[in-house]
Amino acid sequence: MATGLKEISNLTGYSLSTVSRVLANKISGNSPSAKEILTVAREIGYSKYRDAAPSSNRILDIALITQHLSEEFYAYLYASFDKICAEQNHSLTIHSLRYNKSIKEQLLYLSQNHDGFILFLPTLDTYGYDVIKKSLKDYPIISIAPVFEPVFDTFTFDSYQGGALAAKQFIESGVEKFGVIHGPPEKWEAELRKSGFYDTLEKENKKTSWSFKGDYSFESGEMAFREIFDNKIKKIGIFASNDQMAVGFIHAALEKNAKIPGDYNIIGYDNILFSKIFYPKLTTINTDVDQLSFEALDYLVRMIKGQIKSGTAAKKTLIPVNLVERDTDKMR
Amino acid sequence: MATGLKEISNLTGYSLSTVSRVLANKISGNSPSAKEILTVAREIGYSKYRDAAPSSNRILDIALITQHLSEEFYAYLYASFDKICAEQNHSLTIHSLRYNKSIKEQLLYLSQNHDGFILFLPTLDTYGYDVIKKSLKDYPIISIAPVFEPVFDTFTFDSYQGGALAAKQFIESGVEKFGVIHGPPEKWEAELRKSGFYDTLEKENKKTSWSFKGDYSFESGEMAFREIFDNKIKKIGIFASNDQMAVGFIHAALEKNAKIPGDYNIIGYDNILFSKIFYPKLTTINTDVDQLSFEALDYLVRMIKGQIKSGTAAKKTLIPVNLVERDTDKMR
DNA sequence: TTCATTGTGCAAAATTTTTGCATAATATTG
DNA sequence: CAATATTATGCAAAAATTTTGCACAATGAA
Repeated sequence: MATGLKEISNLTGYSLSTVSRVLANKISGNSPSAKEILTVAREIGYSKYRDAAPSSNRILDIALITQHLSEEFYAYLYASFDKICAEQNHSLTIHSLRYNKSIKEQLLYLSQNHDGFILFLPTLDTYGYDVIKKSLKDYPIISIAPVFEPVFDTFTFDSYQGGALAAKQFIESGVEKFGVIHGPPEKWEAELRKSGFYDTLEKENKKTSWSFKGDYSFESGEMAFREIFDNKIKKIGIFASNDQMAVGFIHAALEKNAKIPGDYNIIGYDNILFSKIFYPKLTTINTDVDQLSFEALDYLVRMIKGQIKSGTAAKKTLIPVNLVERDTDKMR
Repeated sequence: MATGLKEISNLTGYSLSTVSRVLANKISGNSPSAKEILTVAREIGYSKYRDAAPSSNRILDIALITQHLSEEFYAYLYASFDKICAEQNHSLTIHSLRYNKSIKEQLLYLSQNHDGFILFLPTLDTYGYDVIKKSLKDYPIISIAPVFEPVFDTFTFDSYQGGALAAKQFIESGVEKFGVIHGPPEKWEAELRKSGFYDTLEKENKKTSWSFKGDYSFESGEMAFREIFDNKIKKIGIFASNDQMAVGFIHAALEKNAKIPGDYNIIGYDNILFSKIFYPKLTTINTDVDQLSFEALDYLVRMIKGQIKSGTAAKKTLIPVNLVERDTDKMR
C-alpha cells in the first residue's frame, strides 16, 4: 500500500485536511486525534512524521553510535541503554561507524531517522568531533567517551575518584608499600585513575614504590608480575588500572605460588564479570553503567525537547564509582 | 530543505522526469545515472528509495534483532556481524525487541527501513515465530537462534559435534571415567551438546558414571563440584555444557586443593574470553562466530536478491565447531 | 450566556509526481 | 560499417498528492 496522507486518513478515519494539518504542525499535537494520526504515521513510516510530531509527546528515536568491539563492556553498555530506553519508552537503535566511510555522511544519514545521538567513540580525535559538531549544528548529541577536552556534553565515570577509593582502601587496611600498574597513557581515564591513586597517597604523605606501564591487556598484567617478582618486592598493595591486568597479574603470581592477598594485595578497576569468578575473587572499582545510561539519556531527552540551551563549552558530568570489597585487597 | 524529487533533481542535475522514473523503477538501476540518483535518494532519506532501488546493486540495510543481554556473547555477536557487514558493504543496525509491545508491530515498523532481518530470539516460542512469519510474508528473514523446530531458515553451531569432540578428546587421552554437567534441558543446544557426548562414548562402549543438572551459571558449576566431591568420585573426565559452569567447577575444586587436570579433567564449551585467562586455562569447544555471521548474512543477502526460493519447511545449517586444547583436559 | 480558541471537513488551490511523446545515446546484429 | 533495436532523457501535459481558505462545530473560559 502506498504510504501517504490518504492511507493515514483511511486508517484513522480523519479527513485528508486534518491529517495534513497534523503532519504539517498546524494543529497542536496534544489532541487525541493528533496523537492517533502521529502514531499511525510513525507506524507506516510516513517520511514527514519526524518533522511534524512535537518531541514533547511521542516516542523518541535514539541512536547509540559506537564501534562494536567484542568486549564485555559493550554488551553491558548496550543492555543498559536498552533497558533505560525501554523504561522511558524511547526507541533505541545501535550503530557502528565505519571508518572507511565519511563519518559526516554516515551521521547525516542517521540524523534523518533519529532524534538524537549518544556517541561512544573513544578513539575519535578532537578534529573528528569538531567535524561532527559542525555538520550537525543544533542536532542533539551527547558523548559518553572519556575524552580530556570533549566537544559535546559528556557523561563519564569519575575515574579520579576510583583511583582515590583504591588508595583509601589500602591505607585503611594498613598497607605500607604501594604500587601501580598503569593503563595506556593516551587514554584519559587511565591517567585519571592513576592520578586519583597517587594524589590520595600523597595527601597522607605516602608514596608508590613501584609502577609498571601496562596496556590494559591480560598479558601486560602477567608481565607486571614478572617485573615485580624479579625485583623481589613483596608485601605491597597494587592498584591495577583495569581488571584484565589485575587478573593477569594474579594469574602469573599464582603460578609462582605467591600469596594473594598477603604477598601482593590487589585492587582492580571495572568489575568485569570475571572479577567475581576468578580465584581469588578480585576487589575492584565498580562502575554503575545503568546510572550512566540514565543520566546521559535523561540529559539527551531534555536536549531534544529543547529544555537545555547548550552553551559554548562542553560540560562534563562525572558519574560516581564505588569499591567492591572482595578477597584480594587485604588479609581477612 | 524539503526532500523530494526536485531536490534530488537539483543535486544530481537530472530532470525531474528522469529522477521520477528511476525512483519508480521504470529505468533499470544499472545505468550510472540511476546509481547516482539512488545514492542521493538514500542520502537525503527519500522515502520511496527502498522500493525503487533494485536490491542487486545498492547498500542493503540489515537489521539484527535480538534482546540485549549483558553477556560477552552478545558483544562478540554484534562485533562479528558488524565486521562481516562492513566487508560486504551492507549497513547493519541492531535492535532489541521489547516484550511489553507487540512483536508484530515492532517488526512491521522495522521492515519499512530494512531489507531483511537476522533474528536472534532464543526465548521466543514457535507460536511467536509463526506470528512473525504470517505478518511478514515473503519478507527476507533468517534466524540464528538454536531452536529445535525452526520456523525460519536457521544458522546455528553444530552443538552435537561439539559434544562429540569433547568425548573423542577424553577417549584419546585415555580417560576412563566420564561425567557431564548438563545445561538447562529446555535449551535445545544444551541437549545436543550432551547427546553428542553420550553417543560418541556409546560407540566406543563407554558410559558416563556421573552427571549433574546445571543451569549454565557459574554457581551451578560450583554446586556440581560439591556434589561430586561429596560422592568421593575422582580421576574422571568431565564435559561441562558451557564454560561458566566449567570455570565454576574448577573454582570450587581449587578451593578444596583438587588437582585439575588429574583428579578432574575438564572440557568446557563456548571459548569465552575467561577460558583463556582462568587458571588453569580451560580446554573448551570453540565456536567461530565470524563464520556463522558470514554464512548467515550471505544467505540472507541472496534471499533479499531473490536468488533463493524459500521452501515450505525451514532449513537448518550447522556451523562446525572445534576443540581448543589448553590445560584442563589431560596431564601434559 | 457569550466569546475566544481549537479542531474538523469540503472543495479549491498549490505542489509534487508520473507519463506521453519526441529525440538522443548506446548497444546489437547482419 | 551501416541498419536496427534498445534504453535513457527532457519537455510539457496529466495525474496524484498535499495544503489551505472558508464555514462550522466543539470545547472551555469569562
